[in-house]
Amino acid sequence: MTSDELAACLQTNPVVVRRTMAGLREAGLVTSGRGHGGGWTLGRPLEDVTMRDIYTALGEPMLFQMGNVTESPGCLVEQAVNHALDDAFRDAEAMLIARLGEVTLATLAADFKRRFAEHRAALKQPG
Amino acid sequence: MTSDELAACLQTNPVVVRRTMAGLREAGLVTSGRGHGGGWTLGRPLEDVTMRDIYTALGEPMLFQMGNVTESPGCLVEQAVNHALDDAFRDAEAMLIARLGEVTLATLAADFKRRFAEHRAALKQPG
DNA sequence: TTTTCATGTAATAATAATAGTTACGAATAG
DNA sequence: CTATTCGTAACTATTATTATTACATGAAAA
Repeated sequence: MTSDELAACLQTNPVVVRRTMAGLREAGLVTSGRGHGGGWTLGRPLEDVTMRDIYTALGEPMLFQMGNVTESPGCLVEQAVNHALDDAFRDAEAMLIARLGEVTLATLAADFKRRFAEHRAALKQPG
Repeated sequence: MTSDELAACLQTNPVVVRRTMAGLREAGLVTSGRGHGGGWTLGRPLEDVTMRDIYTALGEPMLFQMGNVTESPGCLVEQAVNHALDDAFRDAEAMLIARLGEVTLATLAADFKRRFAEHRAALKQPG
């Protein structure tokens, strides 16, 4: 698919698509081609790409809203709070990331397929 | 302490302090008084206030950066992704909140006291 | 009772983070 | 050579958060 097509599907801008996909390309999850017949192609089979791969490819963005805002705060209260909560956040993050590793694009594709079939069946119903 | 004093400590604006503290007051974690000698007071002993109490008092703000942006998306792909990750997020959130419940203000106060003593000792060192 | 101090709150402004847009260069197939 | 299509920089727009201003309300002290 081209960036324009993807942008239409995602209801966003082609440049935004390229920016995001760039990360996935660098990680080898997709490939891109220019010119006629160009666009984006999967770089690996669906079974071999997990949500974790994507998370990593996108630069491991913060998962939590409340990261430690200040890395090494001078404020002793802030230090105490950070110290008390650091482990909890680290553990929760590790758990989430592990779960991301269990979901492949194949998982999603299968679920999508099921939903799509349901969707079509519903449209055929009278009414 | 008054909102002005707290704002100075937190390097923010008194009105911002009042806005935030309002939530804590409604939950009974603090009390406020107007006029002469007014300001903010703890509503309970330090041992009886957990980070979870505060989280709740502040309206249980989103802990994750990626909530399900659309509640019931029409997009079937989005539905599949949400379905695959909902449990993971819910579990991680439950775990975090449980941990918040284990940390009391007394915990933080004790740690702060230790850090403060260290801080003062460091200042007394030659150099 | 008047003055002073403090919170309560609405309305507005400023800031920062994110997303979207424009523009143009580079590569590629026909 | 031309029509595409990505790559990317620069800029604009939008949104969410935070900060500020302004003023009303309440309470203690003079």
